[in-house]
Amino acid sequence: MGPIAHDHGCAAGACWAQRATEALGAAGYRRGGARASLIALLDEQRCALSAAEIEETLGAADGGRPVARASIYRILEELEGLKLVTRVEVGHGLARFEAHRSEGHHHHMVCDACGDVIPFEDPDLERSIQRLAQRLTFAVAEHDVVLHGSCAACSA
Amino acid sequence: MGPIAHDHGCAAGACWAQRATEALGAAGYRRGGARASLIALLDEQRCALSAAEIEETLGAADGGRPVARASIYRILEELEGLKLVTRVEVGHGLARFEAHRSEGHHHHMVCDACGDVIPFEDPDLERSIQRLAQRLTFAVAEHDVVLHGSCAACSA
DNA sequence: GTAGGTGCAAAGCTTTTGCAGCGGG
DNA sequence: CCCGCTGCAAAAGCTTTGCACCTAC
Repeated sequence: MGPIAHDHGCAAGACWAQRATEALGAAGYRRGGARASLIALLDEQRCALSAAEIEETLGAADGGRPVARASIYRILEELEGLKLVTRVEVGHGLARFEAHRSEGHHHHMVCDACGDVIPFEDPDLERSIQRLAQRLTFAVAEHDVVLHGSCAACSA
Repeated sequence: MGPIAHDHGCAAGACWAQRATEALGAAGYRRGGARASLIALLDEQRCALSAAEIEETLGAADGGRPVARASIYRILEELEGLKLVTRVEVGHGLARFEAHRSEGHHHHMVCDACGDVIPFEDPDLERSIQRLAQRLTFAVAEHDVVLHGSCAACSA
């Protein structure tokens, strides 16, 4: 295990962006430019982005188009409701969002020194959580694991 | 495992409140009424409180005294820095705080329907995280596990 | 043409910061 | 008597909401 090398395995129609677009259509949403840009951006990310980063990146016009902050939050909320996007709370009132792909489920390490967010995956940990969930009377829909500490660079 | 029955095992001087007070003294802090009230309140809780809940409860004068919100946050920040208090991010910009006791380390389930927070502990999960931490180049100082879903009452 | 999507601006929320006064040591 | 702790009030930050306009269908 260790940091993920996701590499965006988007082979012909299997990519998350397409699934997301279809799911939105099925749910009765119309297509809109802002939404399409946001989905395209999320699809090409390897890890979670904050709302501010999304706004910034889309404004920089590298394949996207400027999208208002309000729209970003609204679209993310819709996507989260459809389980197409995962919200990651990284602390101090900051949330990050990322595409929820079927493969490559992972969690995050947050460097409290530089603020960097690093993804990792650990099947052993997932098994522990699943075993746990079965024993609970609580119905677990999502689970979030966040490791806080300092990254290799900041520890040096 | 399952929900914790912590029961506040505060036998003669072994309780968290005393450790906290001593640690503060050793760190060069003076004693203040607000801080003492806050520590006393945290000590008798079974699970994490939000800043608003703390302010409310202390204001209700059941053993405490009114403490300003600013003081609550400042004191919690000090305690967190001394690793006497753990901050739990439960989502949507809300943080909760609880006494960090040596025994009874646990995590939280958050009911997204009613907002209730329920503690649980799972040695198996802890082992997974510890094994994981050893394999990483990232220096893990804290870990947070939050299960989202709906509690028994809300699922019914 | 109509229902929904988007942008702009303003409000809401928790949390943080500044400053003056009280209180512990 | 001094330094730090407290409270009050204002500011900061992220997120949400209201409203008017535009667009997909």
